[in-house]
Amino acid sequence: MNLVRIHECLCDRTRLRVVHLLLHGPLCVCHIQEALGEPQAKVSRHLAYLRGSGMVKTERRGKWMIYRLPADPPPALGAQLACLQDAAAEEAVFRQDGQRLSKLRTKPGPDDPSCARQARPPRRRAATRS
Amino acid sequence: MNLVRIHECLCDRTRLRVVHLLLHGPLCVCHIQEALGEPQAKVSRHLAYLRGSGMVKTERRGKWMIYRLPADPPPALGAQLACLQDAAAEEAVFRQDGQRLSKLRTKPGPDDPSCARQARPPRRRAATRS
DNA sequence: CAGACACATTTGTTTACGCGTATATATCGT
DNA sequence: ACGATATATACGCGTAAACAAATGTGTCTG
Repeated sequence: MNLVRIHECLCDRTRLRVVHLLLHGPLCVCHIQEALGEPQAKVSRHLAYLRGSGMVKTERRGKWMIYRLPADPPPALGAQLACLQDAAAEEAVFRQDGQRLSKLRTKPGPDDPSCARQARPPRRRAATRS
Repeated sequence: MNLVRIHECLCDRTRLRVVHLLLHGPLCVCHIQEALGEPQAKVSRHLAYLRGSGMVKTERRGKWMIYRLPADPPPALGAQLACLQDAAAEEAVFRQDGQRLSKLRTKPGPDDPSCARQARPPRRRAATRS
């Protein structure tokens, strides 16, 4: 996890938004997805990127995959995250993401929000020719 | 100069090294070039990138072009640069760049180091056929 | 076991990036 | 005006990144 790697993680708008969200605490993919309003595949790809770079850790929790920032990050990363924390407050996108996240957190009852995902379109079987 | 832009500037190894050097103060291109040991065109291209992003300012000083970090950077950038200052101390590349820079600063006498550049190879005129 | 849900990965395509090489531009000294 | 120095830019190329769409995988529920 060197400096270049850190900045590579943060130089994409989607990834930057994801990391910023994770500053609020661990999240499952569907919450991230809804807070960002981005398609599932896109979010998942960027999460994979972040995981591969050691920027985030994962833990399976039943059906859900929980993403979190490393509990005890190396100093360079820690400083960077603190810096992001501050700087993000000044751009509207991040504030909005935070607000959408808050609403998600308050909406469902106990723990299983069932996440209100949209169903997948029916799988088209191979060339159903008449 | 938003957050994404800042990180785009820093997500390349060469640019990161350049910005780190500029934390030591304003520099002409040839000093940057020598401290990094990178080819001229490469350095120049990355400097153009940084200038286009508002990450550095330029000022012509006779034959030389002086690059500097903005005197009064916006808060997000200021914080980022401070963060870089600290983090760079932990990676060997940056320490070495700093050392090479120090040697350059002490070497020449007053102001015009004449920069010890290598001459360009003789320009080959169009098809000198005998 | 089937089906729904949550998430990951593959595929194909497009675009952006970084590089070396070569050349252009600007400034200065003579 | 000429040549040297200092820096910038254009060109062509290879590669990596980002995306949408489709499909795969793991887990839970009935």
